[in-house]
Amino acid sequence: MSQNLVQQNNLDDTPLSEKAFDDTRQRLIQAAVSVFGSQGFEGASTRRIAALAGTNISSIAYHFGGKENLYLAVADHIAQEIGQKVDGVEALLANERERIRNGTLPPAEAVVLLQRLWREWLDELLSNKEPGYEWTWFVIREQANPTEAFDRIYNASISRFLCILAELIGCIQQSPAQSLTVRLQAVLLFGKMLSFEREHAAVERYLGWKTLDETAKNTIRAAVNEEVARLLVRSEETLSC
Amino acid sequence: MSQNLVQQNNLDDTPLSEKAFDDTRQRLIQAAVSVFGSQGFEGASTRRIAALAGTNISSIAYHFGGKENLYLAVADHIAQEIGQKVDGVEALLANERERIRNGTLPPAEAVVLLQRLWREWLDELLSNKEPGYEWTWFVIREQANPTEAFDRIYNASISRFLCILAELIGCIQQSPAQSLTVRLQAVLLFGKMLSFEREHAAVERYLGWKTLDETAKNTIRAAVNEEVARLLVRSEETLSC
DNA sequence: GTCTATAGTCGGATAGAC
DNA sequence: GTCTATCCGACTATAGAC
Repeated sequence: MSQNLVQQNNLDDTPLSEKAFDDTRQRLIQAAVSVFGSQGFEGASTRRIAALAGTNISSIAYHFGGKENLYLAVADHIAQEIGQKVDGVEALLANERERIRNGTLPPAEAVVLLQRLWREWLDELLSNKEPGYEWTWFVIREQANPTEAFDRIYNASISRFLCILAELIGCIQQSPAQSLTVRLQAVLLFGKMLSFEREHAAVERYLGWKTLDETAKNTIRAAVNEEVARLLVRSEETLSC
Repeated sequence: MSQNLVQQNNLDDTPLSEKAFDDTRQRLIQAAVSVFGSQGFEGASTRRIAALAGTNISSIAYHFGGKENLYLAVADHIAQEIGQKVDGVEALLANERERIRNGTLPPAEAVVLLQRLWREWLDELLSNKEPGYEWTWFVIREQANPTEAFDRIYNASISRFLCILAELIGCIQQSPAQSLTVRLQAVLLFGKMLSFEREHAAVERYLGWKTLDETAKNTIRAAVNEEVARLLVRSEETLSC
């Protein structure tokens, strides 16, 4: 579809305010993340998105050229957002970058790094009262039912993240980061990180948590830490067939 | 909504064939599982469902009273299906029922049971070329965005399953099945079991699997077995803050 | 740039023939 | 019980006023 007027710079903090043209644009994307995330592409209506953004339906056509392109613009926006997250992770790991890549980082240290990494991720998810983290829903939907949007997000950011996870797991398990088992575990780990979002409903019903209070959050944090620590266990074969 | 003509017996193998009246009904439900699962409630159109079922749109109104009630009927159908699965699991565990409930089953044995349980679940998911297991998508969607359908499925079957999982994990970790950590792990474990379905897209892209061949399946099976075996590790605290 | 008005499409429900 | 025909509402997109 006509892609000409879609891609543009949207640095988060535009130092030049008063510029109304991509202010509306930002509000539309913001609203679209939320509505597309909760309703899916078909379920979301441009009317709703425009209303939430406090603007008119036709501005969607003006700024993006239609619902479909708005959807893709949202994907690019999310890709950027995850990309910044991954940048943060890389900064966190900067000191050990070489040893991680070589696989010479001792397992115990790698575990601590991975725990810290996940801990930060988790804390952001757990505090998602306000907008900004509804993108997880969008990603989850795309993961289940991939469209071009998934490819954009995946290629731009998730792939990088998975590489880092694989390298860390490789250090922990003393296996090459390229090995199939390690990479599979990286994908599954990423899936788990997203799952906390998706599984709220089940968790609430089964554990009787209306909302996540501090006790609940600490229980989850502890479970996550254990999960990571367990990666240290590398049983050669665990037969059961 | 008018619920009068919805609930009815639909034992899977109706010994009396030739009865066309709930044959159409079955085909409609079958088709609806597939279309609702892949498209979501809003995305699914009754026209499509009817076409896939090889019948007419208006038969949906006739048999179920509308799209919404068809959706709920699908939920009940899925609840029954999972319920049968759980029956199977309980049969599998029948011999050790008492020891599991008491928590006196030795961890190593509990691990083997849980591995076998998951293995069977997994093999069904991994062989889902044909219809019948598209219900996982339906459940995943409902888990992410719960409606009344989720409550029906949850109350009728998932809750039972989670109890069993919690009891087994309790045995493995020598903790009471009612403890918060154990129950949380049970929920997360169930989430992982469903996730294999959802994460196909990501797995395919990252691991370069177009489709799951035998190598891929064995890698996944091994990863799952390890995952279960790791539950044995019960580190008191794995500090990282 | 943002709005109103409207065209054109599609989906769910229903009436009525058979 | 199943089909055809039709109504009505909701949606996307677009033209044009300002």
